[in-house]
Order: sequence, then C-alpha cells, then structure tokens
Amino acid sequence: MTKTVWIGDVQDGLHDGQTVELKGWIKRTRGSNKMRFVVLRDSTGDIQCVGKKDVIGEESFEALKEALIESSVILTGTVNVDERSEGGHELVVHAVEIVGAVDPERPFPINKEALNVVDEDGNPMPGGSEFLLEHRHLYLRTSRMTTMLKLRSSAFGAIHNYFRNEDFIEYQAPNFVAGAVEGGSTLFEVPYFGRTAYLTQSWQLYAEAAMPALERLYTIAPSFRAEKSRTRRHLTEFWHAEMEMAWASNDEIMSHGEGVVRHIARTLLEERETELSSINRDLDLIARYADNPYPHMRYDEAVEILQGKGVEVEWGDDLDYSKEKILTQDFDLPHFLTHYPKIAKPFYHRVDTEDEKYVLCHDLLAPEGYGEIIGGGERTWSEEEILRRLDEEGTPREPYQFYIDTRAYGGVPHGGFGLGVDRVVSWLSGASHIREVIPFPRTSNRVTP
RNA sequence: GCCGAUUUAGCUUAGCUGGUGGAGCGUGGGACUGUUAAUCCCAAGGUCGUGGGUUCGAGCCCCACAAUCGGCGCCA
Repeated sequence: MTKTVWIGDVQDGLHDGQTVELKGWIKRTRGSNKMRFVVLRDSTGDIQCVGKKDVIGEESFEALKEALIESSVILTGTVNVDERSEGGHELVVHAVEIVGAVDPERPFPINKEALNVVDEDGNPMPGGSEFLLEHRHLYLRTSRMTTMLKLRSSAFGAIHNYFRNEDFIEYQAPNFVAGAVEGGSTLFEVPYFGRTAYLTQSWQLYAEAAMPALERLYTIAPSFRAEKSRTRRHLTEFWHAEMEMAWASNDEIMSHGEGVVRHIARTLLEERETELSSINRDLDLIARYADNPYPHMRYDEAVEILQGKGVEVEWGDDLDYSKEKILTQDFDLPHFLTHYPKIAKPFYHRVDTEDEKYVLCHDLLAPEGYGEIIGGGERTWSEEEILRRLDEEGTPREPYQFYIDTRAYGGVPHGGFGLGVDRVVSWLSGASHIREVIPFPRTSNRVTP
C-alpha cells in the first residue's frame, strides 16, 4: 500500500524510462475513441498520463473514460520524456485501477467556472465565493490552496527553527482563561461548569508567569478574538506566534521580531521557490524582505509624516489601518513603529523612563497594504507600577492577581511580541485575503464547514 | 457597531421600456488516433433567496426579512 513514487519526482526526471505506479487523483481528462489523456494529481504535482486503447485494452480504456474528475486511481506505466506534455514528462499507461470512483449523479462540484471569483472591482478573489467557502473541504485540494498550505507549513517550520536556534523554549499556555489581554468586548465567552470562561486572546500573560523559569520562551498557538471585523486581514481564530524574553529591552525584542520575519522569508525562498512562482509571486520582493534590515520610526515621526500628507491625525490617536495604509504605501520594506503614547496602549506596556508620555512598544507594519504583523514591547515589570497602571485604566486587579504575583517575586525587565502567522503568510504569498492561507477560516459570519 | 453591494439550473452568468427565462461549464448519449481548462453534434436540468404588495400580467417596480460578499472601526 505504501506509495513510493511521487509525481513531483517524476517531473524532476528521477524516473525517466522506468515503469512506475502512480497513485493520485484525476485533475482533468480528455481524449478520443482511441486514446485518453488523464492529468493525474498528487500532493507533489501534476502529470499527463496517456492511455492508448490498443495498449491497455477495451475494459481499462472504458474505465478511464468513465473516471470523473477527483476519482482516485492507480496508474501503472512507463515514464517518457515528452515535450507535448506539460512539465515535460508523461506516463504511458499499461494498467488502470480505479480506487475511489466519483458518481456521475454527483460529480465534483468545483469546476473551472466556480474558481474564477472576482470582487466588485473585478479583481480575483480566489476561494472567496459563498459556494467555495461552503465547499471549503473540497476546495482545499485545488492547486492554489494546496500551494498556500505548503507555504504555510514552511512558515510554521521557520518560526520553530528560528526560536529554537536562538535557545528559546517552546511553552504552552491554557486556551480557557478568566481574564482579557485586549479589550473585554472581543472575548469569546464559553460556559464552564456553571461559570464563564473565555477563549484566550493571547499567550502573553501566562508566558510572563513562566518567564522567571524559562527566561526565553515562545509558542505558536491559536488566539481567539470576537471582533466583527469584515476585512481581508482578520480572522476570529488566528495562529499567533509569541515570544517572551527576560532581561530584554524593546530594541532586543524588535531585533528578534525582525529576525523571525526575515527567516520566514528566507525559508520560503529556499523551500518554496516553485510554489511562490506558481502563484506569480515576485521572488525578488521576498528576497528583499529576507535580506534587508527593517527601518525603525517613532510614533511622533509617523504622525508628522501623516500630518504632512494632510491626514487628520492628532498626537495620542492610535494609528488605525487607514492611516497605516497611507504611511506604508511608500515603504518597500516592513517598518517598525515605536514609542506610542501611553494613553493609546494597555496597562502591561512599560512606560518609557526617559519620557513618561510614551510606552516602550513596537508594531511591525508590512508593506504592500498588509498592515500590522507584529505587536510587542517591554512589559511593566515592577509590582508598584503594574498596580498603578491597572488603577489608572480602571481595570480590576482581581483576574490579574497571578500576573501581579509574577512581579512581586523577583520582577525583572522583560518583554515580548506576538506575530500574526496567517498575516505573515498572507503577505509573503501575496494573497488577496487572509482566508486564502488557512484551511478552514473562521470569521464573524462563518464557522462552517 | 457603521456603510455599500449581491442573491436566476450543480457551478459561472445573460435577461432591454414589466408581456411565455437564454448561454457557457459540468453531467448523460454520440463522433473523433496526440489532446493541452481538447474539439464537434444531441439531450436532460429553472416554483428566478423567502414573505408580502402594485399590476390584466412581475426575474424586472415597491416593502419587509434572510443569507452571503466587500469596506470601516478594533487588532495579529
């Protein structure tokens, strides 16, 4: 049963002239009354297989003719180099075995018409129609989605590699929590044996509890936010790569943020050049993101630039996406934005001792209109200061008692960041919507399939 | 929470000033010896999102509702 021959290897010329057994799914078929062309697909690629009636016999020929798109088959034959076939290789079929036949009464519902989805302006929105979102479980096997899932896998691998190479320990926090990290209105409530629990919005607070134990820690885990955001950058369940580091300044934390993002870009170039090209992503662009240092800009500078462009923004305003977009439209690299006003950020951000109007934080803004991909900074680390900031905000102390305790017993300067993995993959792949890069996207209007 | 749009066959859609809803893909049947999302011929497949209204007559006009999509706020 084990599969030993992969279509990608056949197309790479590893089996020229050999007789091989190809297992896969039918992507397309066409032909005449004497020969059948079957484009066979597996997880590694596509190949044209040709079944000639006088070679395979009447019965197999009929079987091939009746095999509909997405039937699973095993085709045995000889690998020929043939320019007439896409990819340069072709299988001349000797034997046909239909494994899972598709019923003509209910053929594979996704056809070429269904895949050509455009938005109001006529731009392609792959997978964006209601039909394809309802048939997500079948859409996954189309070539674009397969490519996106491979890019995603490489990105996840790159994050693990980066942090492990930097001696970070992988650490898991609970997903059921009692308190909020961000604003309370974006929490998902979960009934919890007569009480109310929430789905976590971030690993951060629980990571800070482990900071004195592990000193350098990271995770990749889902975070949940009940935001009714209808944008191409938001999911209610997204994958969050977070790190926390003892004895670290805002600058040191940023250098790891830059490091991990550049490592993801580098890894995609090394592992997924073919896939990036197949979706027409400019490889030079990814190389630029991998090879160049990311500029830094203080909040005040950003506000000045925006005001210079005639944007209505006052000091103290948080920079929303519309402003980010204007700010980043001239950027050809991700930029760090630092030193936001204290009034724009929650209690756990550490105040800048050089000027108490600011907090020591950073956002990393991706170019090409993709927006914020990292948010992080130094944490308020003394017990006295965290209590003061909680009170200033009017945030109750009680749910955060464990968090306050971490400061009471040997608080040290520390910080960390959260990176939106789906957003990074979306940006680096050039996706038109974040749901393109996650298999079953969860948005405010959809939890199915 | 706010703003905009869409809903016609399994899918993608056309449908003019209100007068018996067309097509392509897919499916079924047929033709074809090298096709490239093959081509050619034929067939089946529609209570036009739901409910109400106007009208002699509604896919089209009006109202309500629903579902979905796009954008904003918020954020990763």
